[in-house]
Amino acid sequence: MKPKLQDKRWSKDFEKPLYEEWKRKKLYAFNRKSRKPVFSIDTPPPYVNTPVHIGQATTYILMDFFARFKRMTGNEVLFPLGLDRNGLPIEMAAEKRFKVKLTSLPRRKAIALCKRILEESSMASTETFLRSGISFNSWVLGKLTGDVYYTDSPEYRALTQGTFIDMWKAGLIYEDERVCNFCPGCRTTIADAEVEYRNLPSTFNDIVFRCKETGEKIIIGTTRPELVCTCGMVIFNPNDKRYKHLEGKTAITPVFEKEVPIRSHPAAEMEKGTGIMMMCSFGDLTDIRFFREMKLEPVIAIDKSGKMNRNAGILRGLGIEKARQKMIEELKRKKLLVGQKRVSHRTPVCERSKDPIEFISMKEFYVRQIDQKPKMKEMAKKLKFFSPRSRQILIDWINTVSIDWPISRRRYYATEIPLWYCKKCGEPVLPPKGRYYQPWQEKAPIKKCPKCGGGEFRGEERVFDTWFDSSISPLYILMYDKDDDFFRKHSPCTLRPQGKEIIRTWLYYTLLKCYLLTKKSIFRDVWINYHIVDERGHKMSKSVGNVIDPADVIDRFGAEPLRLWAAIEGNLTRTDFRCSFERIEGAGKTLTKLWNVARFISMFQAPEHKPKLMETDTWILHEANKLVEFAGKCYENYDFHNPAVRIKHFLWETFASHYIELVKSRAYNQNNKFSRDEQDAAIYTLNKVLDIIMKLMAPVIPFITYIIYRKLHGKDIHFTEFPVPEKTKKPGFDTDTLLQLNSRIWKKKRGKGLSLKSPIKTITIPQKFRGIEKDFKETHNIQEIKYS
RNA sequence: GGGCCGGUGGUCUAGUUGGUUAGGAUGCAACCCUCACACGGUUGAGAUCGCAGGUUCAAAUCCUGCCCGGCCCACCA
Repeated sequence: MKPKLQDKRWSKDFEKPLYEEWKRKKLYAFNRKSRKPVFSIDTPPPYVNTPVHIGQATTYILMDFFARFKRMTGNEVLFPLGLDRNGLPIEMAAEKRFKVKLTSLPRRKAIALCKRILEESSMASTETFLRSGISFNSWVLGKLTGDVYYTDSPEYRALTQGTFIDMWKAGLIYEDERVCNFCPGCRTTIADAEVEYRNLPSTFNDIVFRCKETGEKIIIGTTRPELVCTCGMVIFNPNDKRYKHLEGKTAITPVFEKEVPIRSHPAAEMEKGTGIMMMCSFGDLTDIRFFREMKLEPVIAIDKSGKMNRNAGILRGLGIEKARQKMIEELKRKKLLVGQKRVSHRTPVCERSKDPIEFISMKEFYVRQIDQKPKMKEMAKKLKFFSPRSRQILIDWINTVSIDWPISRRRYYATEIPLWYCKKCGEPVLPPKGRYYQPWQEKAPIKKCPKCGGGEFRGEERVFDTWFDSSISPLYILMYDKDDDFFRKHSPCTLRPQGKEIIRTWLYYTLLKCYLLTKKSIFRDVWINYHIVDERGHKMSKSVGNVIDPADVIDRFGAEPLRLWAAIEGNLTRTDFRCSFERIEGAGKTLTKLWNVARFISMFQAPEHKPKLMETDTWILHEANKLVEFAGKCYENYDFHNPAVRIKHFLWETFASHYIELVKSRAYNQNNKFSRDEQDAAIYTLNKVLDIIMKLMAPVIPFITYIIYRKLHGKDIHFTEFPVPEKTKKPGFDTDTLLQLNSRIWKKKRGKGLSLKSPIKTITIPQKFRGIEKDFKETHNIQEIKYS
């Protein structure tokens, strides 16, 4: 008897022809004409120019489980691949690669360099997804539903601009001059969501102020001496007896000799520094609040280029660092610096460039988000979160939102703000929706200003925050503003899968913006993943050098062990998990097991009709059916972990070790001890259970299940129906007792050094096993069975 | 400082509506090439379930405090 599966084991080399075939035949393309319900997945577009990392690959693999499962349960799955090509990361890469500051180049030149970076960025990440067996709708850039899309394509940018135009008209956007987070490195305003904190070394300087009334010295500690020129007040804690007598008096700042009031205020802590502090505009966010609270007039000393301006007197024209040095020298010269101490200072930095941010007053566009906080919270509560506890991260963030969303940026490689201004009266002019505009190099869409009749216009030069682009991904994939019928029918998007670290950005902004535009929640489900960390539990990062490239893992072990590992290792919606090659490799053993079980079964010719089953057969079918029920329920809730663990266990410990052993002789039937029907019943059941296992596992391990199923049935398993629970007869015995009974007999024979085939004269077993007597007798070579 | 999460054999992990000899995987040791599979099988060693209290007939599981790790937020002259 020759098995239909000839190879002795599964090999990772079997994968390549398969994914190439799937890609070539466009098997998973989205069919717009399908009558099936649409299950849409708004996948996170990774940056094209950064290699995929193992955590990212793992999350796409998990999304692929969902997509494949949904396809097998009668859904038309919208699962497009998007690639993010906008914004600072691209510009940073260009600056690094060409060793230039883009801000010092003409705009066209800067954009050209970014384009070159994008051209050079290989399709390495896409290749990794392909090799991982991800069933994206398409692998080619296109305009059809489900095609690969770029966030910098004219279509995508046109939609971004279209949403701006709509929001502008709805009065949701306004321009205002106020203090913003400003990154001197990127030379642009950034949102609170783009700020992160770093511990940076800094120097704490004790400098001398003087009291005008008493002439006494006041020693004040500061890390920002260059801001003395903006000092608006000197404060100490109301309970601080040391300074009580200064209340209401006047301090004279060093070097600048400006008079400022001295007050008590709880913001000053007695234990910190000298207990008395200068309040400047603006060293950090508390300063901003303080100036507002005290109704002080801020002094702006840093300009848009990150340099000190004329308010800084002798420091004028210097960058922050240089200005600080110069100020310290000046203080030293005047003997007004009485102490210095190195400290580590938690500093707000730009999440992209890592430059310390400054607070500078600038005119920017804002999206009204403060008004929406109650609505956002309500939406957050209604969304289905997987796991539910991730909801809190979003709610916490909504609670901390304290200013409107600044959306304009002073950069180049991003979507342009579609506006022109009348040169005569300044009236802003909005173009009609429908195409992509570049106002800085394009003529205004109208000839005459509607307000003053002027004929000359200036194009807006600023661009959008990249989150203003990214926050429309579900609108884009659902053909918003392109095919209203499709959008209406298939919105909300079924699933947003994403990392926990971008809840405050991607998820929040998407919900906000889509709500502002459609007045509805754009998602039904939100699936939040934690992280894959390195073997020691540390976050992977380029600078630490512990990043694992999934391509290497696939080279070594293939995609299937990686995929199975991703399912078995843990529940990524609840906890981080560690990446270990050893364990990924270990997952491969289950593939071998499955392969060999299938290889064994493939030796027999499956019967054409369902034969009458014996009790051993109904028992295993009953067990398999429990698995079907469990898996189906869990998969619906995006839980592949628990079923995968259970299916794997069932495969090894129940099906292979016990059922197969029990019916082996019946399937071979070499001595014709069984009837043809009985033999067929075994073969039928072996095939049936194998099919169930394979279909349950097909979303997880698509390659091996595809090959086996095709060899056995000549069909593509991924286009078969996912098993549904069937009515099965409950066997007269329970599984554990049977397993124990078999094991005890095998153990006893081994203990006596006997072969497992050695005969047993008589044995007494419980009555309930009467139904499987024939198989049981053959398996253990028993001459006589007695029942108790 | 506030919040959230986690701390279970060497390693990773399940179990946390209180009652199991605390399950599995991996690793380790020993034996076995039994005709689907040595990427297999069998057996075995290995856990005071972070620490200290408390509630209870009974605690990995509930309560309190503490320690350690991670993440988020706020703040630091």
